[in-house]
Amino acid sequence: MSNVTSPAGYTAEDIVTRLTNAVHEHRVLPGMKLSEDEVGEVFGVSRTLVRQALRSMAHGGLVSIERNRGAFVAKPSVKDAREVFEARALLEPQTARAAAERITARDVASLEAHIKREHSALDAGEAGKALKLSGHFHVEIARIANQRTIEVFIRQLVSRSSLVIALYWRRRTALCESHAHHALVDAFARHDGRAAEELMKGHLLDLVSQLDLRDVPEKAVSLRDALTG
Amino acid sequence: MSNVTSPAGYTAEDIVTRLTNAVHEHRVLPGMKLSEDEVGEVFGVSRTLVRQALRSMAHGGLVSIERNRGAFVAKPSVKDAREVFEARALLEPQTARAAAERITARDVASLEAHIKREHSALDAGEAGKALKLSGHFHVEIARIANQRTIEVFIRQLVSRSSLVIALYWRRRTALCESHAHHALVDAFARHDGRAAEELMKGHLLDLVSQLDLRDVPEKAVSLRDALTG
DNA sequence: TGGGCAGTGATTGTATACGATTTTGAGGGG
DNA sequence: CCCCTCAAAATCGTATACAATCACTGCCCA
Repeated sequence: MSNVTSPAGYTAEDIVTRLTNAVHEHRVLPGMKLSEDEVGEVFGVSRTLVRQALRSMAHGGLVSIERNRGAFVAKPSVKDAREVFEARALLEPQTARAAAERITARDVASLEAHIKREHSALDAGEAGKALKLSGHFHVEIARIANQRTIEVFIRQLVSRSSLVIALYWRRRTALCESHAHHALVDAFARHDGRAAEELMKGHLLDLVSQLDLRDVPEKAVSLRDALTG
Repeated sequence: MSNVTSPAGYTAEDIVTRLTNAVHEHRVLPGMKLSEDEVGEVFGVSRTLVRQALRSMAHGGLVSIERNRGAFVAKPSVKDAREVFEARALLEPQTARAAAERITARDVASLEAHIKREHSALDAGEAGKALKLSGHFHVEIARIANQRTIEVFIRQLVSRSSLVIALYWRRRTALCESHAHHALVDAFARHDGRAAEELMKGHLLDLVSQLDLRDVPEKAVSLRDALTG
């Protein structure tokens, strides 16, 4: 069962994980082509598994597949970006409240450790990794709320948020959200559901306010995009 | 299955559509095995496309894939069922409100025609088709609200609701929801967002209240399920 | 000189083949 | 009579091969 398979090969899900991490850490950027042959060569597997992985990620909205043209890292439009955060605004505040009511001491410690890792990454200058962890914090809350269905949705939305941030973030400097996350954990520790709900609502509004979602033409990553987009 | 497959062939998405319809209309039931060879033979395509289709449906939660064992129509647990309706309760009321504020006369007419089709199906004794249409009504609202992201989520949730209904519905008699849908359309026509939101909230509670979600052991569709589930 | 057009290379779409895992059923032993 | 073991059959997992489509280059012609 423990598929350590270092020698032999990756499974499709491994590829999804690796690619997803790369996107979350902004090592591969929206619009980038994900050639089946190329990805397959990187991981040492045939195109069969790569195709599975890419289609899987397409369902999560992280890549977009164009028939006979291939897979690309998704490039959410301004409208997509707004929708993502509108959906998060519907799901996450109440989920945070539920989490506050159910959270255990162990979970609180886990979240604190999570924030610590965010800080470490930031201090180490690994902004991408910090961003990834920061997103996963939100997924953890859904897990703690014991809502698997919503957790999957939030995971998707956080994923796409990473793309949105890559495209529309205003400043290149740090995303000093750790303060907001700290405040949330405090509310959780007090089992203060209402506070958690309000904090999450404000946190999401904060995030959106730091985006530049004016209806300007999108940054083209290639000439093709400029002409066909 | 009357599958006189047109000459050329189906695409993977066609297969998804056909299978999904079959599930929504309760012609294939939770737990049923979906053998790759069998499905492929029915549609006249190779296993390649069938696998694509099944994996696609798995992402939507409509089928579950067990490694080396195959694909089965998903069989949501009681907890899954609760989660589905809790997620719907977070998403749909506000979406209904947004729809009420944006809806056009053409959309109103479309929804009314939709309800009419529901009635026709019921009158014709096609309960499955009526159920499918009834679910799609909720998806249409998200479309009218101009929220694609949420629309996809609601589509998934409605899908799974169909499975939940197949497993946990109390009475075998008609799902007389058309009244609730009528009231919603009325609110939409008046652009009364608050009323629409409240009606939707109540409608969802109504639906849940008609389910039997006590923590009884699930009906086993096979011996294996009884022993491994 | 600029645009249309055909040929060529590259990439994806689909089917088939082979290997791995699971399931099933029969036979022998307790 | 039940259970255990083992082999055969069925089913899924992955790789490879071939077909279809697209992108690009170079040529020809207006």
